[in-house]
Amino acid sequence: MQRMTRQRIAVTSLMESLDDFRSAQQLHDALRERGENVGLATVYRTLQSLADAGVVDVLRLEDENVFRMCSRSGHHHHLVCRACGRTVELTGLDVEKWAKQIAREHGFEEVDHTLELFGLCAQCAAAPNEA
Amino acid sequence: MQRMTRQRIAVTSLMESLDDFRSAQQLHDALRERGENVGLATVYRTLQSLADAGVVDVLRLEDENVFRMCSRSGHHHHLVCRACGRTVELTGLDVEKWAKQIAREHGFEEVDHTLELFGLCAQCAAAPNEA
DNA sequence: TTGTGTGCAAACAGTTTGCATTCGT
DNA sequence: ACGAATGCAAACTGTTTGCACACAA
Repeated sequence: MQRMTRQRIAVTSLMESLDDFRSAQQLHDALRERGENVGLATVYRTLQSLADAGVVDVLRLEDENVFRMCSRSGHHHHLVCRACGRTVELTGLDVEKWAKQIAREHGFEEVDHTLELFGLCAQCAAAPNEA
Repeated sequence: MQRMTRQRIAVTSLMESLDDFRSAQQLHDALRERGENVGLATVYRTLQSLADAGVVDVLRLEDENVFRMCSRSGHHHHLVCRACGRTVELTGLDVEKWAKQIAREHGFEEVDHTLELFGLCAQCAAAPNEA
């Protein structure tokens, strides 16, 4: 129940060649440059299904969502460079336990949380105006 | 440079009477019910300026932003009930220090972060289908 | 008076969706 | 052949903005 269409392959393959977060529109443009014509709506639909399947990670930015192939299975967090987008997947953080603890103290259950770190990576901090 | 107009007073006063997060549109409706006619655009503009001033807190939800008067000055986090919106302001979390530490380990600087906890408050967990 | 604040409606951006068509299986 | 996937364009949603007018200072 998941057909391997030209478009789906193109999107997946593109994502695998990238290692930082990109918006649906950026991916759409990148595909066009590669000569692969895929409708924007299809890019959205594909990303959606990949995200649902847990194959890609979604980062909700201020005004748009960005996506990235993720290797880690399960819950994890990110450290993202706000200049170049370089991303580090953080693991082994005991945020879950800690969050559950705090929540319980306030009588809350079924705790969930969002946590993302943003900053300037060494490279961008050193050369503010380069790629 | 910050005029006290009827509208600004209405919005501020309304916010002060509430203790959980509301969207701009909800606030707009509430004002109308109170008989206070304030344009939606004005509500947005007012919330914007209050947020800039650090008087209200903004919580970026999936699809919309919600606002709330905040007493705490400075950076803090929230524990929000996803059923009723009840909110607890968390303080004394050493997230900042911790985040900076993690980031530094990866060569990142000027670290910033987002962290919010969501769950079901005692009341909502007990009575799933009430107010 | 003066220019910030307001209201309205139009503009916007990102995302979603309806529907006829294409194409994997 | 059958129904899921696509493309296009139109619809949607929350939010922003241009502009003429109102009003706090």
